[in-house]
Amino acid sequence: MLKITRKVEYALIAVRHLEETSEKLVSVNEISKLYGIPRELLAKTMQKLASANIVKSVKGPHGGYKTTTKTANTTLNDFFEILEGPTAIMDCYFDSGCDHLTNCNIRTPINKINNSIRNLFDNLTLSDIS
Amino acid sequence: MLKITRKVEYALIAVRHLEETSEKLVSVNEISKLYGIPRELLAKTMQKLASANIVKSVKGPHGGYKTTTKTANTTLNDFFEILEGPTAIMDCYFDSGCDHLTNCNIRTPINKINNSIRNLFDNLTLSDIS
DNA sequence: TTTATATACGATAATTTTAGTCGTATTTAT
DNA sequence: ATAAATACGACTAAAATTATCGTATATAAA
Repeated sequence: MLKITRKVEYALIAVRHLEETSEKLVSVNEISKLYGIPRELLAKTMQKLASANIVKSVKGPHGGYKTTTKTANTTLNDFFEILEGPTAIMDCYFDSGCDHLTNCNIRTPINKINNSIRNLFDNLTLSDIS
Repeated sequence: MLKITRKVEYALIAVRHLEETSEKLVSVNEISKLYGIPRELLAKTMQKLASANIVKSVKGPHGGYKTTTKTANTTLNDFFEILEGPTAIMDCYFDSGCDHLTNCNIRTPINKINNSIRNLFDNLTLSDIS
């Protein structure tokens, strides 16, 4: 529990690689071979980061991805939410209502935990954890 | 991602219920009916909490569970770890080694995130989130 | 202007993890 | 004795995650 997904793991690996080779375009193929990551999965992940301007994409031969001015000061919360949706330890507040019979007695605790975690990730940037 | 499991959800519900009916013994049957929780699953969960003295168990007819002096000031980190093992956003530091080809470039970031989360949960008790 | 390389994106299959069930043993109040 | 409750391990079912596949689009270079 409280695990990140492979998508996020792969995204972190890729972004850190791009930061190390700053400016230079690096293709998904290159990164996937270097770290042993499934290419198609990494590709989709990078596409999401690109459409949020966390990285810049360039098509065609010798294309690939590189960092943007936004990359380093992206918060972990934004990074995670771009890839996986809202940061919350339970889905109940985003999907349907509570499915417990009578009233839910953990609304307050769950909300407090969610807020604490969001607050933590809102105040940590990618460069903070490097 | 970053979700808690049902076991933890059910445990939170049960503990909060016990806190509301302090001192009185409440059976798993009662709680499972009240909140629509699978009995056997809740039972196992309570057994773990009991063996860690987060709650007290009493066998036999009219038996059940009740809070202990420890209950309210149990940290979220202890609560989670009793039920689900070490708090970490990836398994790699507890199980086998890194399975990426060359060197893992996210050790530092992952460690920093893990430490931040553990620090957060070490400083929040069950009563803090009530 | 054709070809090769790369991103973009949706659908589907495989795998893994989580959730839930079942059976049996043990304790204990009545 | 019996019935009600916890204790615990093995197994099954369901859900979520992970990975793959197919096709489209853009573009550099021969």
